[in-house]
Amino acid sequence: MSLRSQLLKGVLEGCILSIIDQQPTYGYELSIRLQEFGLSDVSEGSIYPLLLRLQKEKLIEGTMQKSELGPKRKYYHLTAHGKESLKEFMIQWENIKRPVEKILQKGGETNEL
Amino acid sequence: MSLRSQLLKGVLEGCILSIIDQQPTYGYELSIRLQEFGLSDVSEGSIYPLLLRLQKEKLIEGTMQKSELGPKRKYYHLTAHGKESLKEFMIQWENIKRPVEKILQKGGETNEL
DNA sequence: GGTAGCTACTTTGCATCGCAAGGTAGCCTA
DNA sequence: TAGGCTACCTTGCGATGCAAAGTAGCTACC
Repeated sequence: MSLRSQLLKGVLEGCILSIIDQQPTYGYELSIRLQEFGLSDVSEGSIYPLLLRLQKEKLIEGTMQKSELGPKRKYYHLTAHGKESLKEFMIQWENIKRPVEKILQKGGETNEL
Repeated sequence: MSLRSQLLKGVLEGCILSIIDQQPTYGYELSIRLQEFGLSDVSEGSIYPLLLRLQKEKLIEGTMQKSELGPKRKYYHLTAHGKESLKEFMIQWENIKRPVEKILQKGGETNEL
């Protein structure tokens, strides 16, 4: 398993909750949206199991809707529980990101000396 | 396992490499340094296995040195391989952090509307 | 000399999540 | 009818943080 996979642990969930929060969407499109944001190569093999888990945990709800082309799409939206979870994620992300940035910055400075 | 533990996967390694890069240090003190940077409650149960793994992978080297009080300390410094690994980590961290910030920012904006 | 308290290191099994890769199936067009 | 595309699903694996118990050295005090 690569470093990137490790770094995405826990993070992917927050990103997906956030994207769904912006606008209800379906699994296939989530991959596209993540790519647009700069998170490339997040495969369906990551997204669908995660979506089903979030649904099981009642953070999101899905409804099947007809598609213009191809099969039906499962549109997801956040539940109240999901919105809370997203808030908690943002807090935890900040609590991790901030010290990490400090640590890496100091390291960078050292290298520049 | 908590969200914080998940978010630390992969991240802890980079932080520890960076702190050691700044100045050689020993296991026990790493916990203190992490705390100073704002990463509290990272226990020895996380740090020591990680140090031994990094040593096994030849990213760091350790030397036992006398301590003013208490038992000897195992001081670690980065190897050339470790410095490369740290650089790679910083790249990967940026490649993850940037899109995540974008995604979370959009989500925040939505909430503020 | 022995003991308590502190420093310092070690170990092991568990829980969790990203993901590869194969699968099913609906819809449109030629 | 079949091919190609869209869309969803499943399963087992690999890797890492960590709790919690452990060992042991050193100092200071009685």
